[in-house]
Amino acid sequence: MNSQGVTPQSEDYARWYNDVVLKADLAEYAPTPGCMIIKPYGYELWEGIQDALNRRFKETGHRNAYFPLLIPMSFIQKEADHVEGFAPQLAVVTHGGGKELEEPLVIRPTSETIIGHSFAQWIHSYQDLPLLINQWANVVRWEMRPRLFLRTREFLWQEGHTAHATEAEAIEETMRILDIYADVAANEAAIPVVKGRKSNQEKFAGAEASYSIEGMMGNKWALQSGTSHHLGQNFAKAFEIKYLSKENKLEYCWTTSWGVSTRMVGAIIMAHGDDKGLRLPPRLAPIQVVIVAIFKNESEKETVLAAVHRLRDLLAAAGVRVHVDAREGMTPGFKFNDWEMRGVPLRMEVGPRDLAQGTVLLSRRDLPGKEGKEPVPVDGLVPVVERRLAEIQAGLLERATQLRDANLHEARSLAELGEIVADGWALVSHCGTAECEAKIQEESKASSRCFPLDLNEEWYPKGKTCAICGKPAQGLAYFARAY
RNA sequence: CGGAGAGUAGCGCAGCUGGUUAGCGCGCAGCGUUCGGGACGCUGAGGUCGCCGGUUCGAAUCCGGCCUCUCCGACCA
Repeated sequence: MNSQGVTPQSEDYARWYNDVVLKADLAEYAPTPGCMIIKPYGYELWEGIQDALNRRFKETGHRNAYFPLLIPMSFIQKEADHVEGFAPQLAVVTHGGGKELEEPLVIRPTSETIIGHSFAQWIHSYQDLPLLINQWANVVRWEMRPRLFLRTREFLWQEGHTAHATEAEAIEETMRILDIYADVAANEAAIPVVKGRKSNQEKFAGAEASYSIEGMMGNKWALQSGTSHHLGQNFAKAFEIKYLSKENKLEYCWTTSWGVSTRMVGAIIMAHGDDKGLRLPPRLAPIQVVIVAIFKNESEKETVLAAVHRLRDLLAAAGVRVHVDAREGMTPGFKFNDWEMRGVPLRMEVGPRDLAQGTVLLSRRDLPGKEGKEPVPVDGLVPVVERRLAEIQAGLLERATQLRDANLHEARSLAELGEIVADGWALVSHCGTAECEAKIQEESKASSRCFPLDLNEEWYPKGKTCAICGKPAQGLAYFARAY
């Protein structure tokens, strides 16, 4: 990373990503190994995601609650697959108050167990169902290879946990949440994700079925950006989550869990960013409009700043997130680059020249050079700004959708799959077995992303076989390089 | 945890076949000139040379161990 600009994507995509995170001031490395410090600008972006999700969760009847960070070791061990899946990643507290603990405490890698314990106490009757709980929390997983926002040992997320009377209701909930995730991705983050079912190998430890949203990043790699799990009665049985039915019969509940993490910030960076830095979707951008005040001397400064503050108040009153850059001692050109790095969707240049004409100069982050610039009369500015923000939001989604659709290709053999995943996603008729999946990964470095829901009307379609091994196909699956 | 690379000022780096007081560029502070696409001059602040140990009259420099970061694998939101 040089002092100005970032490593070009074409030169080294991974470096580009790191450069952008650091130079756009989203986060930095922490002194704690594998951990990151989320800086205010990055955290504000996360808050935007939180708001978008929270609103939808509450609209669908979920309530927020909070459970302990520390979980008794014995809890983790109650669900067999769950232990097996998470044991290697656990951070364990063995001492407290200067003494060795009777029972080690696990720092939660996820909270199915401790929440399941509470659910067992909270639920007695069918009238207590469905129970729809979400928590905003940090979790710890001892990852081997951390990457800013994409995989850190501690990360922030929301984890929803619900209990239902019937399997059908639990599945409905799992899908409802998957739809919410896809909606937030597309309509807030401007990332057109693929909704699909995870293979048996990729599913959550302890789930009956896992579903995910998969986004395509700028380098055509896939990023799992949210997951929704149908847990069947696995955790209900492990934690005795039972209810009395109308018929006075004691039944196990059906539960779900689902999560979106700060990884979504990484998705936004990689789905939209370019060689000038971040490009933020207006709906999530902490700053939607930055006003760069341009002046040469004291008298110009006075008139320009007065006008700038008036414009700021006007936009703020209309609900636009606006920031004034009146820093002195740096040239406008420097500031332009600076705000472009930070991905602010709209820049407004206001100087003596504009004021004389009764206009301001709007510049769009998503359109390069002159194409994205237009003088706009101060009268009637607000509706134009609102329209441009909406256009940028739509434009980013449109561009990301084109990128995705142009890079989805059907593969009829392992060789074809290998060629496709070098620069795209391969759709393949697939058996879904561990052996076949491992073989594909070995040959192509691509992993099974999901069986897309919209392309799999039925599972195990008659007569269809796996394009790789010839066994009966479970359905059509996407394979791609992934983070 | 396997393979590769790297840790010297906030960032990017030089110095490394041992030898005064550890440099350069950017950034930072002050002053002045600038200001519509990454300005310039002067002055200045800023360092346990990743950590521990060893060799030596003397270690950023040589040796050993450890830690951390980046990239590629295995693992994952």
